[in-house]
Amino acid sequence: MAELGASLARIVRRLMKAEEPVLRAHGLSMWAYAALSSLAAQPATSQLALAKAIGYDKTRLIGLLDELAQEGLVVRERDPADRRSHTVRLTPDGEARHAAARAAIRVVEDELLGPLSAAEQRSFRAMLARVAEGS
Amino acid sequence: MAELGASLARIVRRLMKAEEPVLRAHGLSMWAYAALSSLAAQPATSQLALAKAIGYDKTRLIGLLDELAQEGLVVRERDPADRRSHTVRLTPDGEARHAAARAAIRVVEDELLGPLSAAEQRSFRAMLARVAEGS
DNA sequence: TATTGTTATACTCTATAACTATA
DNA sequence: TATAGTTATAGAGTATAACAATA
Repeated sequence: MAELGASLARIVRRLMKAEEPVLRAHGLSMWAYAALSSLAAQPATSQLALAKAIGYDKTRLIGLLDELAQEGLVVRERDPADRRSHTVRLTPDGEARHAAARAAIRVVEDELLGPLSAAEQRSFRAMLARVAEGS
Repeated sequence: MAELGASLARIVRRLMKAEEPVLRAHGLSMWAYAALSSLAAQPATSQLALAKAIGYDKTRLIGLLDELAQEGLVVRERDPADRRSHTVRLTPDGEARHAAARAAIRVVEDELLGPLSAAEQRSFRAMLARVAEGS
């Protein structure tokens, strides 16, 4: 059987190359999209939690959130319970931007999985999610 | 269904994190292992071909091959038919180093796929290879 | 003392352009 | 003129350490 790592690396490269221009057309970087996606699923209780959720460095997340906040896509608010923490959530504009990008990305994803039948795609996505969760 | 890109990114990060120390124990970087793996499957007719095969930049491949050649793992020879080209192939030492690393990497891969049953693992690996080939 | 957010710094990785030798 | 290999340089991405505010 082929190298797992080599196959994964090739797929990720292809996917990123295909997604990058699509996201750019929506005014988003790859990491910006990752952050919006995570926040769309659930608001972050802290920037640290968000960084961990998307696998990004906490120090680089700051500049990213600065830009997203300036564009009015997210809002940071101090947590009254722990004034060191900032909660982060999407604005309505942020939700709309994410939804539009998500639809476009889904098209790219489906194209990537083109070699698989519809049933295989469902099976593949499910197994991929399980492996990603590690459970 | 979960984000394809997010799942893939998480898996690749986990895999690289787990593989890196294993490869280092065998005296190899990730890219060195990728090069050896490709050469183990088939010698390269040129450095450009090798770079393309593993998705690496041709200008960075040079330094990598310099190191691998100095360690006696690969040999570069001018192609008599086109003296601009260098063929690249593994030495017996290179084959041995790759085989040892491959066995250790396989263990890490199987651990990553632990959430899947044996039958699912075979199915997943097969589908992954098909998607990677894009056919 | 430990943690969140932040800034600054250094380092690695990557992309680009230019050079040589061959074709 | 174009291509394989090479080198050098600039840029982007990343990691590390240190700081202020809060716990």
